[in-house]
Amino acid sequence: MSGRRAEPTPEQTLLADSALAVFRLNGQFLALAEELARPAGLTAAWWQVLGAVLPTPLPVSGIAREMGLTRQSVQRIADLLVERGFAAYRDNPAHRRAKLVEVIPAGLAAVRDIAPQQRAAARRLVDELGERRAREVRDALQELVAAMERLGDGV
Amino acid sequence: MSGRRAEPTPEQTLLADSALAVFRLNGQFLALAEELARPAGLTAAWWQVLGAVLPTPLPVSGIAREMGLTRQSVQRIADLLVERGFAAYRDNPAHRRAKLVEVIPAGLAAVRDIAPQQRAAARRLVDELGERRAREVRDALQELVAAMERLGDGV
DNA sequence: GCATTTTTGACAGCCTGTTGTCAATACCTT
DNA sequence: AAGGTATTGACAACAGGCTGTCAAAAATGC
Repeated sequence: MSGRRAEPTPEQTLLADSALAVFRLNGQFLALAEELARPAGLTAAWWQVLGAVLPTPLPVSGIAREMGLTRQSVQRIADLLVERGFAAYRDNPAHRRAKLVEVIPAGLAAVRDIAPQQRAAARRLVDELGERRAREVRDALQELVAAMERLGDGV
Repeated sequence: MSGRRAEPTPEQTLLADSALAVFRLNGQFLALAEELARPAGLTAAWWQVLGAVLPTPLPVSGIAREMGLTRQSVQRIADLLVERGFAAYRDNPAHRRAKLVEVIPAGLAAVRDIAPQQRAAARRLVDELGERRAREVRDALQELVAAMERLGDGV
């Protein structure tokens, strides 16, 4: 044996530090989203699902794929959104079972109510980092998502 | 009114894109951690808590602060770790109620069992991004954590 | 030194994600 | 056209985060 204490490799530390940062960021962004969404009567998850079908109606499984979640979680949120009158199921010409989730006026209004505070928060964050750096950080996040995806494919 | 469609500001889009990337990353890292921890009989959360007290025993509330979680969530995991024989509560000379969570041999062994696979995964991710870029991405994550923290303070 | 405030653990309940299973529907290959 | 495969929704169970509340212990301020 080489010693009592296993020395972590630099890569191992880098992965661990990145993972811890991501878990923290998840908590921070979630808290921010929750805070922004609450006044409009939404939760972060509801807002996110509404946002996904804002441009165009999608079936539950399609939303799940787009957001990288399981269809079951999205299904539960979608049912709630419909129940609370923020969205509606619409018949899907291409699939009898997979109805389309569509934002209806109340849902659109809720999302619009959030916008001003969202803009303000965005402004504050960008100011905190600087315009250029903020874009670089976003690019880094997206690059990491892509890299992790390629890793998963290999498995 | 200026138009039927509210145009999002560039900052707003940047924030939204970053948030979506973070939520995705959270899922990806969580899945990876779960996959690495399972063979050792741990979950991602258990592994994370064990990792926090590996260098030095801490009370539950201290672990929570260090990880940016609530003490209640950590408490539940800590109780499970003790129940399953991975950790133990030790009297805290500085506080009668706040016992210290300490890793015991079985917990140390579990963490050590994970290390080889963790090293391999770290190697693959770093190779995917390149050594230099991987460090830059980690730095960006940590910078964003700090920026979000400053934002929260302002509220 | 004592009263007030803060921290901490314990308990309960909720939200959102996961997996697993089943039947119905769509898709694909032959 | 038919049969096997993949996708989808429904339902159930579970994991891990959150908040809220209470009492005990510690820290603080006068």
